[in-house]
Amino acid sequence: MPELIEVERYRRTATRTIGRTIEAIELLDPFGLRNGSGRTTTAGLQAALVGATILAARRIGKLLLLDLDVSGGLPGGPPADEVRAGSPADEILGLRFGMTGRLVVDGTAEIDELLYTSGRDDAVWDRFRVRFADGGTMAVRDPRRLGGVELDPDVSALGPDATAVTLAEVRAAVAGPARSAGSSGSTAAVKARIMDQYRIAGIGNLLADEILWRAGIAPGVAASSLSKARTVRLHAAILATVADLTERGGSHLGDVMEARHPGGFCPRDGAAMRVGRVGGRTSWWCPKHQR
DNA sequence: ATTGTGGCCTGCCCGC
DNA sequence: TGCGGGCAGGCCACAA
Repeated sequence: MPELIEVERYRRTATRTIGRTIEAIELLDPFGLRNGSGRTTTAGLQAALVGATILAARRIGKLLLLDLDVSGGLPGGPPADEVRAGSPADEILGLRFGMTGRLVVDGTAEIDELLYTSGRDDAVWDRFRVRFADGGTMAVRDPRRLGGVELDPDVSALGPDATAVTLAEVRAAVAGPARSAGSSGSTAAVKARIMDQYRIAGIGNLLADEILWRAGIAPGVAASSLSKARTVRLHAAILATVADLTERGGSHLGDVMEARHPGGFCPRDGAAMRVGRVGGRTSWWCPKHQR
């Protein structure tokens, strides 16, 4: 399913839309209209997007952000820093992909093999589509309709992206309530903490299991109880896992994936894998080397 | 306030 | 063979 690795691939796909002007939009399904900004309605999307030109494709965690220029100044328009002081974009379109969403540009989907969704690739699952003036299209194709679209999504609370998270940030994410330095720390499971998008952005269930498996940390361990040394290992595992699985091409290509089923054995030491719900998600871990 | 839980959504797989 | 229950998890609303 789309975790940050997949969404990063979508972002690269989305760069093919840079410089192109939106001629029309189709909301084929009243799905996932998030309305934090109060403007994400069918009419609001029409007003904001039609006539706009895509300036850039960014990503924070699992959220894809398209910066839009509504002045019609591209290409050859004013430099980005002149468009508006402090913000390069007049408008920002946020796209979320839930579990089963893909981005389709000019009819070509990322050929990612997404887990937990259909192997078919059918345009009937296009929930939101943009038609460009040059005749091309961009669509969010999402069988399960767990994704969504939002104008100007609030990204202020999102944590640092997992691709470049620092040790200090990981320590802060696991060390307890963010605001009270002197607090005794929380009882939350370490897995819940690293999957909390407001603490670290981009890690989903499969990445989390792989990261903890590599770090030798059981998912249910209280985050605040992690020693400094184990936190260092966790941080290293986050960076290494994200980089490694990005190279392999998907969140589902981790080493522990093969053992993530009933009767599975740890690929590292052969122990019978354990399964349980941690952080509200099905979790698999090795009882022998994950403590 | 922080943490946990349930539900949404739908394709697919398994067992009867 | 067909059918239905359970499952998958990102995200959010809600409860405690």
